[in-house]
Amino acid sequence: MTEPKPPSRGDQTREALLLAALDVFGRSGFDAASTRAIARAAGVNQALIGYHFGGKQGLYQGVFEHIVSQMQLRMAPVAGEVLRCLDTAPDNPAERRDLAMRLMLDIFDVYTNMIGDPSSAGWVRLILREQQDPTQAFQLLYDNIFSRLLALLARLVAMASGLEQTSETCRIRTLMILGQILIFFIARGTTTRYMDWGPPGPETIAAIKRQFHLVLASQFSQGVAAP
Amino acid sequence: MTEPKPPSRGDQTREALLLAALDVFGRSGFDAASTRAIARAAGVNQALIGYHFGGKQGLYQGVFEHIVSQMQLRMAPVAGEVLRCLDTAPDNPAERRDLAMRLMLDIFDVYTNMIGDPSSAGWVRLILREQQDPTQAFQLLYDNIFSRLLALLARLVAMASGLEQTSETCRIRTLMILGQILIFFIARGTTTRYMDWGPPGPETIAAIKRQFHLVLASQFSQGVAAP
DNA sequence: CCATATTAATCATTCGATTAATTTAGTCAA
DNA sequence: TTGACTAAATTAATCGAATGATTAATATGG
Repeated sequence: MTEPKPPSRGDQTREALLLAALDVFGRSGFDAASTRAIARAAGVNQALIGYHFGGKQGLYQGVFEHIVSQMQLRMAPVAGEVLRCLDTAPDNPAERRDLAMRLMLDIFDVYTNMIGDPSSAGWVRLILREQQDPTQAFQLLYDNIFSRLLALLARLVAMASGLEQTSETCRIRTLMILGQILIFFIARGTTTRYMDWGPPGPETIAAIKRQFHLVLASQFSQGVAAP
Repeated sequence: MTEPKPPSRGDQTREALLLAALDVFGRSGFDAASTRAIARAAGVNQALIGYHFGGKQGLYQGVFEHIVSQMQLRMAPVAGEVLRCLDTAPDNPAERRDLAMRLMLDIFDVYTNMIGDPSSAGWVRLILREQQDPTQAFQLLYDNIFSRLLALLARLVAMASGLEQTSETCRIRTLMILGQILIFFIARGTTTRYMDWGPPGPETIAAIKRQFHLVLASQFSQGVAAP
């Protein structure tokens, strides 16, 4: 068991700072966010950032450790299911394809639920920022989240297509499949204007999922060999 | 004719500032970039930013006007070709599909050449930043670049699939097709690590294009109706 | 009682903007 | 061609505001 200690005074301020920092950093980025604004949002004295995290950079790093652990919690169930299914996969190519597609849609659900949750809006923006200028925090994200997600997806793509999962072709296909979905969240500014959508809600996500399913079906219904 | 005047002293500093700002803003974002660093990179006095552009914000806006005009120059030829082909499109569904795919690949070429050009690395990062926190500059980008590109692509998707080009289905499909490509540039941090690639070069882009072609072929080889 | 935690105040920097003085380049009269 | 006049452009210096970090004093709670 993990210790069910009541959180100490220090733990409370640490958590308050992390949550506030998540929001403020996500809203304005690392440079534009001021430690004073974060402390105010957390209802805490500004000097405590230095005391608990060593400084602005340390707080930023702490935020990503928090994000990573939260995402891992959410990913764990579906990741376990995928691995279990991969072990006991059927032999019939058609069945394998259908199973892989179902699991991809399961992963889709987990991630879109995660991204769509308004309380995690801060996450998304922070992660996207890191994509463009990888700092030290990016390594944490990649090693614990992205690389695992991609490995999982690549195995499913391999299962659905018959490709070798480590081949360049398979990896490119995997990224493309991910890109089809992520663009709706990454290029949110463009997609919301173009689709005339509000912020991503259940009905827009359902519409995306429907098309995603169809695209997967047509993509794997035939081989992936060169013409 | 446009005036072939030799650029005045002011024009030269304006241009030097724009180029330097493109680089510095792209490298560090609006807030982290200092006007002093930009002026130094341009080999120019810092006060001239205020004199020529009214301030940091004005310079930022100026950079995007510069980007938009450059991108429009590059897009013009292929956009013209697409529109011409759309007018004189064949009736045979198979021929229409092949033509649409060829034009999509042409657009792919123009954009990847643009993005891949090292001299335009600044563009890309700036545009991606705007996606996440749309400022006033985003409106300029969307109206002149993105909305036109999407409209063009949507017409091609409609032509290849038989969908109505203004339908939600067609627009989602269009964004998905775009996402398959853009992820390699947007999530560059992740893709380079995952693919074990260096910065996007001709051979990596060729590999992406090959898969893109195959995906398009399998996606449009059959209908897009619900199962 | 004492380690942990918090507070208010202050530090040195850096930022964007502005000012006043100076230089440059183009125009026109002689 | 020359030389004065002027508007445009550039420069160095400085302004006030805001930043992250740090300190010394104080408070809290086991």
